Order: sequence, then structure tokens, then C-alpha cells
Amino acid sequence: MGRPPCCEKMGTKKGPWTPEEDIILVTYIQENGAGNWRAVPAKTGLLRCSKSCRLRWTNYLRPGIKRGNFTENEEKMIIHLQALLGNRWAAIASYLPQRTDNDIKNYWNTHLKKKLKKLQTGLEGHMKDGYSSLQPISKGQWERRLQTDIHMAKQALCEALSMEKPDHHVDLKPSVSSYSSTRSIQSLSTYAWSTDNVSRLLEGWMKNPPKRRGKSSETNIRSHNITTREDSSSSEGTPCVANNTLSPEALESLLTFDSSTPDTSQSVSLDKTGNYGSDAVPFQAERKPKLEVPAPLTMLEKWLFGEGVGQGQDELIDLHLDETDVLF
DNA sequence: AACGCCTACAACCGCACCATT
DNA sequence: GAATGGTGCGGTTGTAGGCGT
Repeated sequence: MGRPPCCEKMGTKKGPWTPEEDIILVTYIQENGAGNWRAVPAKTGLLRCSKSCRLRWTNYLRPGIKRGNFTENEEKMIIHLQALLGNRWAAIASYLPQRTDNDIKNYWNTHLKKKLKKLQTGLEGHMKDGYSSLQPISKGQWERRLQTDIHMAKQALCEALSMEKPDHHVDLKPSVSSYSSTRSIQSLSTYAWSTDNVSRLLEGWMKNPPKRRGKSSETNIRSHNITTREDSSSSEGTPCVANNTLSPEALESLLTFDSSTPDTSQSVSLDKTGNYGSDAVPFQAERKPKLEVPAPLTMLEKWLFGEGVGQGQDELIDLHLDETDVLF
């Protein structure tokens, strides 16, 4: 049941968007609202396919998006969320209001990957003095590492949210802490970009025609649509710990991870596809329904903030934090 | 100044899912 | 239930701009 590519029509323009095209698109959306993208090229006269229009809007033109200049907290969150969720950029983006998945993905690929690789190399070199880094990491070690990373993710999220909350009441609404209870309102508030925003945007263009890499703003629509796919085929798509340092042994360890670990009060299990079990991590059941209320987020929220971390982990956490601090 | 290489990121592509008919 | 349209998502590519020689 294949479907033809949306851009099969001859005459559709590709490549960078011009300011004029942007204005046309924004003006149209201002008048008609976002959605029904197929109608956009026809109604606006843009020589762009519907998909291109949608992407341009969601990744670039939407108001309220922060671009570039990732803060340390954001970096930490991305690193930890990536470790937890894999390359589910949309899911990660949902925890970073104002950031688009594309932005995060790019940042990961261009900055963080390298940074972590460097760190990893550095650590390996360091470890060679003592324990050999080539020595396979035992199952127990990985289990502890996973616990540690989970805790760190919680910490990073707490930090980030507590830092940003006071200043960004509106923008942060999609954040986990307030997500579930007020979702319907949030959904409207984020999607419903205001006339003011668009006017500002247009003003910006008039005064300052954006360069190709110009900064504009948009909000993170996808914060409200957590529809991650667990079938991401890339190797990096599997949840991994400590940034792609997952060895086959470690993977196996994760896959067989259960509550047998004596020092864990909460069981974290992974199914055979590398997904966390439903009792611990929320993204297991997310494939199916594209829920109005993104249960996974709420569950993750609970999980991140609520259920206690096993006792006796503090020393592990400290240990790991030291390790991670090299990064920042 | 000219050239080539590298980096960052906007945009594209293809696939998957969901809703509607 | 099948076909189709619309949209979301992640991976990849193209290219502008920066930098070194």
C-alpha cells in the first residue's frame, strides 16, 4: 500500500527557503492556522510540497523556539535523555521546551557526540593505568551504571526544571512537571501561536532579513505529541547507557535486567526490543496509540520524580558524577 | 586573495503510524 | 478490512560559512 512521495510533482522547489517564502507561509498560517498542509502550496502559491511547508514551520518558523546556545543544563538533559531513550529526538525534545527535535538531533550529532567520544577516549586512556578498559564490563556493573544514569537523569531534569520554571511559565508548560494536569490548555497555548508573535517575526524579517542560518523562534509543538517509535532501526536507537558505550555484553545485561539486583528497590526491565518494562520506564507502551494525553510523559514524570531510587546508590552516583563532570 | 577542508545546521527523504473513507 | 491521505519521526544530505594554509 505504498503512497507516492508528496514531492513527486514537477516544479516543486527544493533547497533553502527565502524570506519571501517564509512570509507567505507565516501569513497563510496566521490566517488559516497550521494543519491541512496539503492545501498550503495550492492556496499560497508556494512552489513547495506540503511536507516542506510543514517542516519549515515546525522546525523553523514557529514562534517561541530557542535556537542555538544550548545551556549546560540542556546539554546534560540531552545526554541523559539520549542515554535513556536512545535517538528518540521527539521524545527528548518534549523535555526541552523551545527546542525542536531537529535542533536537538543536530546538536547531538555535531557537538555532544564528539564531546562524549572525547570523554570516553580520555577515560579509556585513564583507565588503562589501572583497570583495563578492554576488560568486559560485568553484568552487575552495567546494572549499577544503569541505575546511576537513571538517577542522574532525574537530577538533571530536576535541575533544569527548577532553574527554568520561574522564568518560563508559558513556555515550560509542556514540561513534565505540569504536563499531565493541564495538557489541554497547554496544547492550545503552545499550538496557538499568537498574532503578536507572527507580527514580531515578520517585523524581524523586514528589518533583518534572515540569513540562511538566521535565528528565529518557534515553539515546540512536538512537546505535545509524544509519538515515539520503538522500532527505530538504527543501532543508536536502542536505549543505551553512557552514550553508546553499550557493548554487546552490556546490551545483553540490559535486556536481561531485572529486579534481582539486591540494591535496587525498583525493578527496571527491558524487553527483547530493548525497551524498558512497563513497571519502571514509560516508553514501552508508547508505540501504539498516539494518545491525546501522552501517558508516557506522565509516567516518565512519575518515574523520574517519584519512585525512590534504590538505597546505597549514592556512592555510585557520586562516583559517576565525578566521571561525568569531566564533560562540563 | 584564493583555495581547500571542516563544521554546523536547514532541509530532504523514506518509512511508519493514525484517521478517514 | 483495504485504500488513501495526512502527519510524525529519524536518518541523511547539501551547502553556507568559518578557518587554516
